[in-house]
Amino acid sequence: MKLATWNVNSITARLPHLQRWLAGARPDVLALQELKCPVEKFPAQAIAELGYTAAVHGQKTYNGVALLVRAGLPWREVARGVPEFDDEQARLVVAELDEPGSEAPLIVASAYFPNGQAVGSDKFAYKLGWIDALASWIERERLAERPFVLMGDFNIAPAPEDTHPDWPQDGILASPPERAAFARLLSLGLVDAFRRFPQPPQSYSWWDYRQGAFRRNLGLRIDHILVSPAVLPRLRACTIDVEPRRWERPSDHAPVVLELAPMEQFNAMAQRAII
DNA sequence: ATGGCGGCTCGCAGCCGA
Repeated sequence: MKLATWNVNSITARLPHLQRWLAGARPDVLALQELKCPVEKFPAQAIAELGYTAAVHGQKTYNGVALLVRAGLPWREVARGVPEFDDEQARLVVAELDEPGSEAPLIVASAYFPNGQAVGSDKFAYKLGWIDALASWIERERLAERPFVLMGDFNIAPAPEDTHPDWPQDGILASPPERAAFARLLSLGLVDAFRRFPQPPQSYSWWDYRQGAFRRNLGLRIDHILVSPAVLPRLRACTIDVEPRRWERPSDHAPVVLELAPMEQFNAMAQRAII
């Protein structure tokens, strides 16, 4: 079982990259952010031809999220937008997957956290309010006590090692209130899958288009996959695939990929552990 | 300090992203 998240910065502009990357990586689930596309213009046909079905929460120009699910894997959409949070902006879509051999469904979410623009701005307040509503929903639904994977563009670099050395640690994407909001998600029991494995130093998932930031590796790690404890024993690897960032006319984000042991193998292991 | 790049739009300039 392979899951991934990718902020594509316009699904229309990035469709060739999406096709190329999906054909090579073949994840079972891909969470997309920044579609910048209303649902009616979502390229469902091209996605279907690649062997994927999709849950889409879109809007014109800005935001927009989707979950692509490999054809043959049964799923249903369970939320579009943060439940009980009044929001004009399309930033969350949630689905349940029925994995073969699994008793409980795997809940997967594609989230596009607000950017926040500048610390102290109106958009910053909206960002913190949005994350608060997300965390409250996770708490209410007790998602941390169920098999749950929250993936997306969090627009938060959780720790100093998640920013290049010159990035201001009190500025947007790294500020104490944003890191506290991220920490609240962890305090619910969710775990940053990337940090469960040894990683190369200065691993980032986003690089500014300007000033040759990618070439100089002046990036941030702001795209994340958080998993609930129920999923933890299945973790096999979590990596950032920087390859598509090298392609022509790339997204400014790279995909983050999570590999889980297949449920059958996990059941067999659990069986042996009991014996 | 600014803008730099790239995507978007009732588009040729301005907004937004991070």
